[in-house]
Amino acid sequence: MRRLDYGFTGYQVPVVPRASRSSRGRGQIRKKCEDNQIRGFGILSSVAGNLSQGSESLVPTNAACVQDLHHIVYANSNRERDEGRSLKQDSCQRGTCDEKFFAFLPGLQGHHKSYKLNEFCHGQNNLILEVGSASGAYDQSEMIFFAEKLATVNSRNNCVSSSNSVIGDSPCFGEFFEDKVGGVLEGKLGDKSYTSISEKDGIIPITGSSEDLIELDREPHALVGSESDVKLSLLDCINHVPCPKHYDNVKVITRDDDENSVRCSQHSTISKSYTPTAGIRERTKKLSASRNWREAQKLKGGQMKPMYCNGTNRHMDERSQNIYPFKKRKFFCQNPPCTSDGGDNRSIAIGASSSIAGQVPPESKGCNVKLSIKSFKVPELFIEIPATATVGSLKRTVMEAVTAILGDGLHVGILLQGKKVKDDNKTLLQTGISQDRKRHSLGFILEPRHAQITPPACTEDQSWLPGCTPQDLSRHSAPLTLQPETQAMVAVPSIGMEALAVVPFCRKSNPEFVRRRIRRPFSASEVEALVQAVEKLGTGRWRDVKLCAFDSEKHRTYVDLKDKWKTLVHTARISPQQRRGEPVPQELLDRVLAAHAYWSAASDKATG
DNA sequence: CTTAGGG
DNA sequence: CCCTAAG
Repeated sequence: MRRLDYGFTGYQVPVVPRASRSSRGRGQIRKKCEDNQIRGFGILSSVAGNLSQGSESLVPTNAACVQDLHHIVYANSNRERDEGRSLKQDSCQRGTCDEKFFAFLPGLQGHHKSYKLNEFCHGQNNLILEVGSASGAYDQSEMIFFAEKLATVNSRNNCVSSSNSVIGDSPCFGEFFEDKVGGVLEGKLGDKSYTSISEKDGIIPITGSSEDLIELDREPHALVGSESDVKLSLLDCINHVPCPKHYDNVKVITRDDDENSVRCSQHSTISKSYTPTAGIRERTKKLSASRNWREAQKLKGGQMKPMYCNGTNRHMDERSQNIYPFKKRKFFCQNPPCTSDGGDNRSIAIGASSSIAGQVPPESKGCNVKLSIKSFKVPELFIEIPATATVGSLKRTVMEAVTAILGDGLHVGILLQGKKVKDDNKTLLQTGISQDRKRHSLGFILEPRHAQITPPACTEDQSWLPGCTPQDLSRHSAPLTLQPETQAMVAVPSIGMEALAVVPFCRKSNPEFVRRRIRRPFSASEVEALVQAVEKLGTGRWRDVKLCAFDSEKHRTYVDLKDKWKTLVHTARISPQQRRGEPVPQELLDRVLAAHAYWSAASDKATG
């Protein structure tokens, strides 16, 4: 003991006995669901498989079916066609690129094959979705889905996301493209490298990642090389419309709430885990909407239940008070109620729609069903953002909202003339998808996978959209629907759509994501308070420390305090030259060491 | 929920 | 800061 005059009455064995843990009870253990990330794809895979099965009953295809992609694509509505072309050719020049879906569904005759999702990725530029067959016997009927999704992206990141592999997360992925499919690709995209590689190696690596979707402003980096050239080739195929210009319209920059901390970009660090969403946790950026939402939580007081729905726990609630950048969540099946700001923020409701074009060429009667999916429809996308927010922040907010939806938990729904096609076992013929006269009414929709999702709690508080009931909200997306036929999709009632209607990071719609709290360095006064409290209470009563010294600082949890103490001890032990960040007064560090030594000794004495 | 520690 | 096993 170096000294005893620490400015308090001396170290003592804790006076206040702690309640036994058993008396405090235990909550349920959170359960993680590792494979959640791919759940969204599972349905799609099954859909693809069913579509393919359906094709088995179809008449052999006409080779012409696959010859002219451009004949297939955009052959639906005028609006879609024109827009599609203009997008393909012009969008990059205006600073956007087409985000594309590809789904190849080779159908077979007389061969029962299992189709597996080959790729599903959404990088900043590409949302690629391919379903291939492991079989080399393709007699007939390729079903080609070509979807394009317009997204504003930064072209510099073309292919950069290639290294992030969805396959790596699940054995369910990583199937083979074989010659037939490759031929299809070649025929459409004219990319030799892709074809040859697909034939030779048979494996199409996953490309893209969620994190890249968010962090758009970084330069391409070495990641690209790690997954071989195949991805690049594939991307080259997909992005055969070059985007040569520099786009920064979706640049995402982070600024911490805390005045003490400003982060502008993070170009260097790459998440060690390349699941598509893991990087989000590490590197995605907090947006103003989320901040406002969080603050609204705080301000609402008793009106809203705490995030974790436990009114008895004040400390866990604190965590929810903070602002979270997106991060990967290991699928806690919690559905914290989302809320919206009742304050003076003006809200902007954005109905994000998409349209799907489908066509059955007459010459392929009963054979191939070729669909061009201009874009998946996202049922609802409502953004809440202060009226004072900048356009840039709006873009970022929308981007993040979209990312939140795309990141996980999606399910592809089929809409035929506005009605959901629920029976996955029906063939396309039986369903009517293959019938020419109905081609205009086929739609695909992305929905949350968790159909059991209950309507968001914040539904009760949608005053931020004056005069709008949730039903009204649904209508808002209709005017933005590109194609008249697809408006029917908007009207399709869906619980999932309800859930998506509150994208302001209502994690219901995307339980994969939580937001990492922003970093808030401890101030000197906080350190002082912490040291003082620990001197008094010891190093094993962090809840008491919290109550004693940080009760009013809702963003400091007892875990935070414990962590801070840990770092303080570490800081005190290393040389001043090694210390980083805001320097802590040596006097405090000395007290830290002294208190730490004292309470460690006390602990040892009690234990041994 | 809290603690305690590793990441 | 996050995550989580233990208590």
